[in-house]
Amino acid sequence: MIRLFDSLKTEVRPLRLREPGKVSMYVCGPTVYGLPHMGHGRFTLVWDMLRRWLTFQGYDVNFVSNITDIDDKIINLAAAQGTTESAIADRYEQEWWTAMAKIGVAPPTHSPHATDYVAEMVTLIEELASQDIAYRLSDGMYFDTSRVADYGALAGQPLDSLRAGARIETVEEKRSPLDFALWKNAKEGEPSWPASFGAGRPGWHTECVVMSLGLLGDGFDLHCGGLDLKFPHHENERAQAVASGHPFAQHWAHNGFVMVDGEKMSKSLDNFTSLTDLLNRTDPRAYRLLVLRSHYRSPIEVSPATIEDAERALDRLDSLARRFELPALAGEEFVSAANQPAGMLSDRVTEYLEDDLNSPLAVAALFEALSQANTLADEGQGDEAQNLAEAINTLFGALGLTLRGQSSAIDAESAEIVKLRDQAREGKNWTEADRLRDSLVKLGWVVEDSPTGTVIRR
RNA sequence: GGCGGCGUGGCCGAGCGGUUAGGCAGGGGCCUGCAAAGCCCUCCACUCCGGUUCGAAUCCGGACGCCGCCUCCA
Repeated sequence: MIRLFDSLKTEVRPLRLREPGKVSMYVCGPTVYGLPHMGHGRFTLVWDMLRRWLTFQGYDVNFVSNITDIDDKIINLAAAQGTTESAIADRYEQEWWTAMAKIGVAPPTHSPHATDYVAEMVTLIEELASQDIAYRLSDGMYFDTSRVADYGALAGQPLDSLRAGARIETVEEKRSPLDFALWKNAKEGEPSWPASFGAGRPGWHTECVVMSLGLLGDGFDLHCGGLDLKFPHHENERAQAVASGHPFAQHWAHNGFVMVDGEKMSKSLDNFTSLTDLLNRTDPRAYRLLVLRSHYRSPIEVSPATIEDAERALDRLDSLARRFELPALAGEEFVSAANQPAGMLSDRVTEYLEDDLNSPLAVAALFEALSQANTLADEGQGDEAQNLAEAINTLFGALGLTLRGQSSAIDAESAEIVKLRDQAREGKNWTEADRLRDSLVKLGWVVEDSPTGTVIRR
């Protein structure tokens, strides 16, 4: 079984499964109040890779990732635009799924919406309140963090230092500055749900704990998310589960940040890049390759240069697919366990990935194999080369990266020019042949001469 | 202030005591009417100063620089 760094135990350890052969994993999804950004792209790609790999290994993966469709930011945006919260949430959820499809992230097994689980959230808060773990203040319900013995375990810091660092509180009557809102009382004109402790809406931390436990059950296997969610979001999810007597995630995994010019990408620094925009401008596979080529816990530098680098590397992969006529795999489809190739390459890739998801080493091994396959083919060992190329294709496919050997359909006009150019070349009329090549290039084709004549592709 | 992480060749990015990481770019070659694409080969490293060791990018100590979390955040 794969070994992963566990943020709670701060060590790499095997992922243990509640049920043999079945993986239950939860990934904190987006709050839909804007276009997805590069950070969203990274976390979805990283956990999609893990999910695909586990599926490829024959595990039955129950992958839950939520949509947070009620939140202060959604409310504020709706007010600013004079529209409803649900209109905002719907619109950006659409954008989200469009981007996910484009980048080849497979849809979750379940993608719960926070607003569909409010009743369960109310029940949880009532339960906590009955034990005085949740308490009421003027603006809502709060969680008493002192009631969880190991609160701060995920943060990896002593409680004192967390308390010392806490900013000036707006709600001064909280029992501790660390206590967090479970429920926010309804305000004029804002969406709200009824509750015994007063109409209002749930706090973010309560949403995720209810949805994850609700769909995956007590003691599910793995909880994933961006490093910035570790504290306080994940800490607070865990606190609520522990306090209400539910064993929570047995393993925690966090991915690193997207960096721009050496700094964490964030809206406040105005170095924010929209994923939607990137996917419209570049080959969507480039970002996946970029993510695969760095370790999931390391920061990655995203810039036009690193994306272009990946696009060129992709060219080489595609040319392998062309040379060996490999089928296009992956996309929204999984490469199934039944297709696992035998051999040393597969063993190496497996070994690397099982060691805390070392995809950079796995990709390096695949590129080495690419050279090897080409060399074998050059030396006339066609069958061996073909087998190796197919293994490379399958293994990249298992990680969600599709190799594309097929060129796009050729229109009648271009086909005619190709025909004319081949005639010109046959007659050794190089001037005319070059002129026709130029016109094909202007139409956006890459023009190559082959033993059978002009070959064009895009 | 507290806690944690990082500093690798032109760029990205692995590495966890001894072996070529890998990719992109650069250089050379093959192929080609010329190209393009592709293939093959190849130059270029480990922030600095001490220490441990037969041997350190890798371990220890120190210096400098950078980043993150502690606050909404993937």
